[in-house]
Amino acid sequence: MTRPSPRTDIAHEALKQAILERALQPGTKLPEDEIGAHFGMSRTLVRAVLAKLQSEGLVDARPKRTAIVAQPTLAEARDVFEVRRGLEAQAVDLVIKRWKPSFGAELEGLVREEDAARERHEEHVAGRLGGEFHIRLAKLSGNVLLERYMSELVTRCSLILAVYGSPHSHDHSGPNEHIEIIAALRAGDAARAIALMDAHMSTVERRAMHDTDPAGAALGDVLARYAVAIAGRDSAIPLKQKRAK
Amino acid sequence: MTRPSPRTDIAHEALKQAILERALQPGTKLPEDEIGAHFGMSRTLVRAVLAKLQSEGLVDARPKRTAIVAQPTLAEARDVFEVRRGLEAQAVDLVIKRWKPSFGAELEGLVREEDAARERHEEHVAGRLGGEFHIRLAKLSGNVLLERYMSELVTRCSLILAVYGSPHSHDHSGPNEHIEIIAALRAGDAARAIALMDAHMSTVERRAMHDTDPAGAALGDVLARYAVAIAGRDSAIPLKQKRAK
DNA sequence: AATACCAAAACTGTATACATGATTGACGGA
DNA sequence: TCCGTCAATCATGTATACAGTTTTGGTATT
Repeated sequence: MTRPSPRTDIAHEALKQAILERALQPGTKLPEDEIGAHFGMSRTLVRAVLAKLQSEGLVDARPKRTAIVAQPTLAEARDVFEVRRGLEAQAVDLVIKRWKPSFGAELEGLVREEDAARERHEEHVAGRLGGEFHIRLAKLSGNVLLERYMSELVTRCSLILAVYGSPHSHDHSGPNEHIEIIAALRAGDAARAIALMDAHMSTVERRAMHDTDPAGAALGDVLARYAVAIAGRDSAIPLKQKRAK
Repeated sequence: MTRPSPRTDIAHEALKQAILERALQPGTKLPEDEIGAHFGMSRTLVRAVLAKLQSEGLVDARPKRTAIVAQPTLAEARDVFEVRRGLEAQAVDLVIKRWKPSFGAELEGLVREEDAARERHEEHVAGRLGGEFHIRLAKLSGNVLLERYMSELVTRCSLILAVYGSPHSHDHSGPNEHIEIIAALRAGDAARAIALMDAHMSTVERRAMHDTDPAGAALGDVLARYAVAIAGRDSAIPLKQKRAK
């Protein structure tokens, strides 16, 4: 259609990173003009970028309104994690079926990179690599569509974690769990690998929704988003400059 | 972002239908001008429609080339069915967990509609309703994301069926299987429901890829697409008129 | 001090223009 | 007869213009 224009990709990637690293807080306005000016492209292209980000769940764009950084609700968060668990299990299953020795090394490489990044205190990088592990796993399943879906799910989980997670608890303690999963994969123990993966997802999910009362979801939803909105009210307004009074 | 303009939705739906009913054969060119002229809208909007169709896997759009109706490869078909099986199982599981008596009636209503359509020999309608059954099931799971993914998967399966399936074998014999699945859901028998669903998917999948030799996929892929291209070469060129010599 | 109203400003929706890259078909050479 | 070359045509990539809607901030009113 249009995608592989380098500028477009750059803008997309930049916005995605900025959102996931919480440099752009949920609710922040994303006016087409301003983004276009910043990346040196016209609104036409910005629109395409925003549309893609919207389809990935990182941006909310209602008609005739300025697009904003997505504010995932708890209900959405629950859905995302639920589907992700299912697809992770399927990925594990397929990877074991199509296992090759090189897979183990590949995954271990990622875990090592993540550890290294964490030691360098590059939390954002480590977080990204933590997600990358799961995307790579899906890729090794040999199913391109599964990889695409997993990629989208991991991204959305990252945003959820950024929004609802406790501030500095970025994914961490993950590495050990990843290592165990690799061991189970290598042993061809599908049941164990899936169980481990499920436990791992629980860890991540619990970290994400640390204060969720499953019963009062409806109200909880509102309050949680409200809290987010307040918190971001007059700190860091990176794109949309507040003009002088 | 842009979507809910009625014209845009109409064009999207029209093209989707036309593709799924094979009125637009795989490989048919879809020039922005012509589509725009037909629906009375500018290329700008057509572009958005084509981008969406591309993301749904119904259209192939490589840069600087005229978009064409997608020609799914056997590899893609395999991926789609594989993921779909996984998500169908998850949907069944969740629906049983959240079962309400009204669900049964709702699903049975769809099956009846499908039967009725088939008796009226409205095969396309019946086929659509057959797919609708699965989308509705996903919706009943209460997971919006799962519903979205299922919807996309059902659509893509329809195209695959249209491309690789034997001409007049539209989904049919499905109804009985759907009825059995409903019975298992109602009984709360997850294992049986999933087994039935899996068998059902096998039926559909077998009907779709009736002549697939799993070993020679690479070559088979090419030849199958070649056959498709030949078949559609000079019949029905609905959008792109062949100009007089 | 809070509220309702109104005009200016901020943005989006959509069409269109211009530049550039693909495709096609005719023509000429081997 | 078969290729290869080249220009005309077709169609996309991107920017921009203009119209219409939402948002905002100030002022008058209660």
